[in-house]
Amino acid sequence: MPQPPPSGPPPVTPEADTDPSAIGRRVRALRAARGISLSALARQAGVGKATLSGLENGTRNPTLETLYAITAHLGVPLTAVLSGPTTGPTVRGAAVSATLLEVFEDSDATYELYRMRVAPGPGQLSPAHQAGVTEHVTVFTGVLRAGPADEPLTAAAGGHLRWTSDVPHVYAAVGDDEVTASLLLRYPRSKEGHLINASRR
Amino acid sequence: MPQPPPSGPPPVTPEADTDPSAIGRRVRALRAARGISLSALARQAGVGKATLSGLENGTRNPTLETLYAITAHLGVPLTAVLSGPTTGPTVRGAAVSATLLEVFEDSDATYELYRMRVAPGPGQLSPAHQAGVTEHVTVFTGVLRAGPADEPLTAAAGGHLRWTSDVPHVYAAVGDDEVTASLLLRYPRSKEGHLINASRR
DNA sequence: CTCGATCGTTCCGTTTACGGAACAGGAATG
DNA sequence: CATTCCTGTTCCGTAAACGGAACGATCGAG
Repeated sequence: MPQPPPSGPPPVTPEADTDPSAIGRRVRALRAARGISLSALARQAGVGKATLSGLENGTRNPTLETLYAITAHLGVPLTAVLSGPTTGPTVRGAAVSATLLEVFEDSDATYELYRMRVAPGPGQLSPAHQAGVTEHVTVFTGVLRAGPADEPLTAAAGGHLRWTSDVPHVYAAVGDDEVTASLLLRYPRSKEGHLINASRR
Repeated sequence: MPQPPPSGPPPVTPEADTDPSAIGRRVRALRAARGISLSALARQAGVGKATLSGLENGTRNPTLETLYAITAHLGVPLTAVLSGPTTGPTVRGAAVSATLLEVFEDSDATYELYRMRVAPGPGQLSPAHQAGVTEHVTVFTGVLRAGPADEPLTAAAGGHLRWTSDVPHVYAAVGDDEVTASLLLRYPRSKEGHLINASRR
């Protein structure tokens, strides 16, 4: 399974460049593609020409606000100038590879939605997560056996599995076909609610 | 400070936020999900505690470098803390908005994975799809009533619904909270072949 | 209770990203 | 030719993001 989150060494996304010069090149390319001058874009986006020039040349480490003002005016999402379009770390294990599609948080929990593939073969064992974490899997293709190591569940295409993953758990493809599925990890909000310190100050 | 986008008024993405407080909340949620303290994350990511504290509280406008150092150590892409990696097409109805995250094809069916939001209120009725289409919903937050119009099902956070949507079906949030969920549509490869039989393949 | 460790916030000096202005080069106009 | 407008870069004072240190609060151990 993905060992993305929990405590880790550098789980690391090798790619994901925030390399300023790469970002600068993309911004410049986008601007050139639209035939807008640096001066014009700076003026319209409400940033200084010096800022935009430095950004495009990679000699600055822009602020989110600045970068957003520019990309918004280019009509592209911020992600368009951050590493490739294929942003999103893919974590791999012996049998499982998972790509983080989206992170979602609300008042009760944080959710991470992955696209998961399980290769046929011996399967993979993942260590326990912290208490209260639950996993939800919807199988698209193939047959998946997954769940607590001592009591795995099985689902075929269209099926759905759910378990509490605070114990070691397994993923394995049943049969010779690769399994594709969506994986939703739910991390309950840390119970120690000293967030209540909302006392104004 | 730059005003976001005077141009292309984004009709959608009501919260195309680089809103610093929203980013701060997401970072804090991700950190909490991993059970790491602010001090520890700051130390590991090589940023000052003051920086991380201010970032999480929305009182700072971080540079890319800072934000990347933090998200990298959380094991998530930068996009995870920005409003959305989801630049995909969004479909809207009276109560439901859904963003297409990914499309999968295999020999038996085509799958479309959506992130769905259902606003509180009267709900929404959708017409029947073609024969054999099934819908799978995993609820993240709120309580959802959905399914065939004459026989809807109900699920709360963490719950899962599945039905065959070749009849008119409904979506409605139960209670006053917006529902967020993932929606998987499965379109079986047309057996009735009113298009397919044109040429075998 | 006292002590020590760690939590998250706030204070503060340093660094740097910011926008405005000044600058050199190029293209179009008279 | 000079003039004018534009381009993109560089200079510079100001605002603010940065990391380190100090702070009060909280928790666990003795």
